This record gives sequence, structure tokens and C-alpha cells, in this order.
Amino acid sequence: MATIYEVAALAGVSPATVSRVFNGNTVSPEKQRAVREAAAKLAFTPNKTARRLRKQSSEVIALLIPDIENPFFTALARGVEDRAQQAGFSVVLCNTDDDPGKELRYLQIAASEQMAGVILAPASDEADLGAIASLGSPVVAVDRTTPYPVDAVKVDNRAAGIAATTALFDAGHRRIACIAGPVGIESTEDRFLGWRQVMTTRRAAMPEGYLRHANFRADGGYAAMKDLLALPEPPEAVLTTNNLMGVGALQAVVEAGVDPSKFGLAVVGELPFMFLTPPAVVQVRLPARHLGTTAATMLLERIGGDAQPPRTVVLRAELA
Amino acid sequence: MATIYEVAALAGVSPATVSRVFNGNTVSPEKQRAVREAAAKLAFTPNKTARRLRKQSSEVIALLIPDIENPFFTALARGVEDRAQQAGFSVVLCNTDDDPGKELRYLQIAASEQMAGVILAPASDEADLGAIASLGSPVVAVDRTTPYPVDAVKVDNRAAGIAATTALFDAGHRRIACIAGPVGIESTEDRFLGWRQVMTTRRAAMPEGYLRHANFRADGGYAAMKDLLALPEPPEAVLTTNNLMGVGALQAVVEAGVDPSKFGLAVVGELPFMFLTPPAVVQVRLPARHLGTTAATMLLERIGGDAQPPRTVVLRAELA
DNA sequence: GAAGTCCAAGAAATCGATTTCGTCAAGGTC
DNA sequence: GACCTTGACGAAATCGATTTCTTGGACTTC
Repeated sequence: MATIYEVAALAGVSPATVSRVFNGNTVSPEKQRAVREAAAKLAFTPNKTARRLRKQSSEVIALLIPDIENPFFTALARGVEDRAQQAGFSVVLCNTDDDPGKELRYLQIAASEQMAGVILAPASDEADLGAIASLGSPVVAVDRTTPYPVDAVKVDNRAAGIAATTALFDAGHRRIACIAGPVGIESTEDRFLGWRQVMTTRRAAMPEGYLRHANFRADGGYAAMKDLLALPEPPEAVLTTNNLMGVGALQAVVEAGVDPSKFGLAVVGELPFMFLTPPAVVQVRLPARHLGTTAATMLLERIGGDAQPPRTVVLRAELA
Repeated sequence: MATIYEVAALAGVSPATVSRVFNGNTVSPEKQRAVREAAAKLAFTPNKTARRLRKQSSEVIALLIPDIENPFFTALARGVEDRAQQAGFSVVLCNTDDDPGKELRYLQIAASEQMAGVILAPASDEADLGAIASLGSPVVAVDRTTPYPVDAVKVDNRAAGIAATTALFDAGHRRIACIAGPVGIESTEDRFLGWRQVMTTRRAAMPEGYLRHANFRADGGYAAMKDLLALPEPPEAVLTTNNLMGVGALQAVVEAGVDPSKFGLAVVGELPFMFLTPPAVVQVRLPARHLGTTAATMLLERIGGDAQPPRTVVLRAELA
């Protein structure tokens, strides 16, 4: 790795001039040419670390997501990456596993690595954005909001829950259960509230046990669905508040010998890679990628110096 | 962000001593305590950038994969992350989209960011590892190998292809087509060779058009399968050389009104989130996560100074 | 033609850590 | 007691860029 000094020596100028050439400052055409030639000859790439130390900032943004194996989040990540790439930024992907400890560690890393900004799907309400915020690094919350006054991009989750539940109603189902995510995670909580609202409005019965809190993965949905099917009066239809629980629930239905195209299953999110989706499955498509591009755009605006008060953008999900 | 100088001032010692406290050098117990107290009071976190500039290395490893939305690669990424995490390293995930240009850019970034090492699923044979290698940063190729003399972890792809094809034979199929990935990608090429070997050994007919090269995604598999089914003499069974093409192929089968549990479909890899897999689908499970942990382990050994000649570890895939 | 303005470009400071080097005192050896 | 070793620790160099400060020359302006 050639340094700026070697380039300067070869080009017969000072290091400062070399720096100026690459940072768009006033340098005479001849010296400019000399520097570029020397740089090319030495295959010079500026040392990002040194630059970062001096500039106290970098062209890297951190993206903290809870589960890299969830297609919803990878689609979101793609959106972030596409947008960042365009702007010449790199994205560092971090897996928090919905563990506040891991999340905190990554936030500290982001701070001590002088990252330009952070996009975060908060694992918990207590996500400590204090450290990173006090650094002046912008933060955008995505998918879920936080108590901190930062930009946020989310989905109208309650509307999504309402749409999904209503679709089940319209298909003729009445005894509709809900498999919700862990308590305290805003996004699925809101979807569950949508379900409850529809159920209440329509005066549908919500027997004890028709609401299940499961972990976010396929196995959680699977177990919850098994439980539901084992009830004395099992539901005719079920809403799961995220994609992977939907996968698990569908499997449980099939394994129980119930015809999945008769049973009413609604999922907020998409059943990933499920082209074979039984027609009866209702899916509310979440704009995952769009969530990512929007968040990235907002973050880049902040990085660019935009100082307006925090905004929250709410995207709408649509029935697929 | 407090600096080492502020800590030193508060503790009444020199910056060098503060550094020594955090890097395990000889410091008297009293000063040690004083420094730790001061550091705690100021919430001191060492500036990674400065440290990296000085040490010319960091505790970050780069992982370059072709497609973050492919569950095979996310599982692999998880493996890498778990292992890295244990060793106190962070992982930076980069999406190459199988684009040599993007790949090259990321490799340069890895170099200019002083990353401790790189794990790479090469997009092409020409992946220029020269720059990064000349830096002395270790590189481990994963899933695919490269002409450069670096460590590699791969799957016995030919055996996987053989196992899958043989299983189709054993199920009574004879007219077996193959949907292979793009030409030039070693992993799927080898799987295709396994298919051809079985077909040849068993003297099965391989009519013109029974070998398709498709893009790696579900849509590629879908289109290829459509083509195959439209042949004058369509195959009775098909092998796809990766997971996503299998998803697409399965969809095409179903859409064509063919009963997927009659048709013979074999996939090298797992049909992601496909719990509803028709019984006839043969899957050769690839040890994706294990690939990741193994690669990370090897990389960490190299980072630790291991200088033995390059090794290639071949993992075995098993019929699921 | 003297004074003021402007601009290219080098010298040197700077970012915040780590590390080398040197100093000084304590302890050991003959 | 003279000499050597050892260990703690501060001063200063170092990593490689950016940026401020400074200088000297060209160009205006009156």
C-alpha cells in the first residue's frame, strides 16, 4: 500500500498537494497530472483509517437488524445497501438477535469506529442511543420506533393487522385466533391490536387462549399453532403477525392433516419462497425493501447536515 | 468521547500508562486502579480508528457473499459471525451480487480499512486477491475456490450432485434433466458434473436440451423448468444445482398442473422455508453454517499467525 | 510603482491511539 | 561500595491522512 508521501515524492510535490488533488482543492493542472500519474503508477489508495481519524467521520453506515436469516430483514438490508451504494457509502450489517446486550455492543462499535450513521431496528425500547446520539451521528429507527427523538420509518402495522383480519372475515371465518410475537415488540404488537380491533368491532368471540405470544421464528409459530389446534374449540382461522411464524403455522396445519386451503391463515408479511402458497392464505405484503431505501435516504440527508426536527415516515402495507 | 489524554490527566499518569493498562502491560496496582476509575468516570472507549492506524490492523473481518437474500449464504454468514464473535471480532457483510466489479471494490475497501482478514465466496475466477494478499491479510475462500493459493472451505459438490441424481434414479426416474447455474461458477459446475457422471455411468439418455444453464435465482429455475416441460419429450425428473433454482422449478411444476409428488425433483441445497415439501423432492443438505464456522476458524488461525501452506477443507453434504 | 489581493503550494499541526526509547530508582551480586 | 539487572513509567515518535498556517509570487488598482 503506497502512502501519500510516496506519491508526493514521486510526483515531486508535497503530501498536502496530493491530498488536495484527491479532495477537489485548487491545484494547478500540471501538478494535478503529475500527482495522478504517480498515484496510478503506485496503485495508491488513500488509507481510510488515517482519513477517518483526521476527519472524525467515515463513509460507512451501520445497519443493525435482529435476524439476518429473516427474509424481511434481508430485503430491508438490500434497500439500505442499494441506496447507500449510490451515495458512495458502505454498509456494515450487524445481527443483534434481538438481544439488547448485543445491540448495545454494536452501537458502541459504531460510535468508536466513527461510522457516519446508524440505521437500527431496535431490539428493545431501551436501546441506548445516548452514546451514539451524543456523538452527533445521526440515527434512523426502522420497522420499530424508539423513545429517543430520532427519525423513524415504519409500517402502518395496525392497518396491516386490520386488513389481514378483515380479509379472513370476508372469507367467511369467524373464530379467528392470533399468533403474535413476543410482548414488547412494537411492530407485532400493533398488528395484534389491529386484529383485536376488528374482532371487537365485529363482535366476534375471542375465547381464552385465542391469543398466543410466540417467539418470532418458524418454530414459535409452529408450536403456537399446535396449541391452538389442540384447543377444545379450535379456531377456523389464524392471523400470524410476522412472516416466519406464518411459515411455522402453515406447517402445523398441514401436519395436523387439515387442508390448508380450507383453513383460514393470514400472515402479516410474505411467506418467503412460498410460491406454492395455498390460495386461502392471506398475505399483507410489507414494503421491506422500500423501508430500507427510505431509511437510508433519510440517514443520508442527516449525514449531509439536514437538521430539521425528527420525522416519522409511515409506509402502508398492501394486501397481496 | 473521552480520549486517552483526558483519562491520563484525570488519573494523574501519562497517556502511555493508560494504554498499558488496557493492553495488559506492566503497570503498578495503584496506577492501574487510578486509571480504571478515571476511565469509568469518563466512560472512556478507546478510539478504534486511532488504534487501527497505529497497529495497522483491526478486529474486523470482511465477509463477501454473492447474495444476501439466499438463505444458504445467510446461514453461512451466521456461522462466520458466531465464530468471529467468540473471538472478539466483528464481521462486516458485503453483498457482491456476483459482480466482479463490486467484489473488487469491496476487496479494496477491506484492504484500505485494514481489516484483519477476508472470507470470500468468489464471484469469479478472476477475483483479484493480489491487493489484499500483498498486504499480508489472510484470505479464506468459501463455497468456491480460486486460483490464488489461499485457504479454502468447500463442499464436495460432485458427490452432492451424484447423490441427488442417484436418488432420482433409485426412485425409478430415467429421463432426468439438469438445471445448472451460470457457466463458470465452480460449485454448481461440479454438481452438474456429478449429474453427468451418473447419467453416463447408468447409460441414461441425455437428449439435447436436458441441460439448462440458468441464473442462480428462483426466476432462473422457474424459466428453465418451463422450457423443459415444453420440450417434445419432457423429463420425468429434474436436478437443480442450487436451492433457489429449486424453488423456481417447483413452482413451475405446480403451475403446469403436474403433481409435484409424482414428478422427480432433486435439489442440491435446501428448499428454504419449505416445510410443505412434497415427499418426492430430494434434497441434499449443504452444511452452510458449518462452512461458515470452519472458514472463520481457519481465518482466525491465520490472523493468529499460523503460516502453514494453504489448506483446502472439503465438507460432505448429506442426503436429507 | 507602492500597496493590496489572490492563489498555489509547502511546512507543520492535528486526529488518538500504540510503542520505542530513555530515565530513574530499587534490588541483587561479588 | 561499585556495578549490573530489572521494572515502572514518562517523553516523544509513529501510523497516514487532512487542514491550518505561512510564504512567495503574480496580478490589480490607484
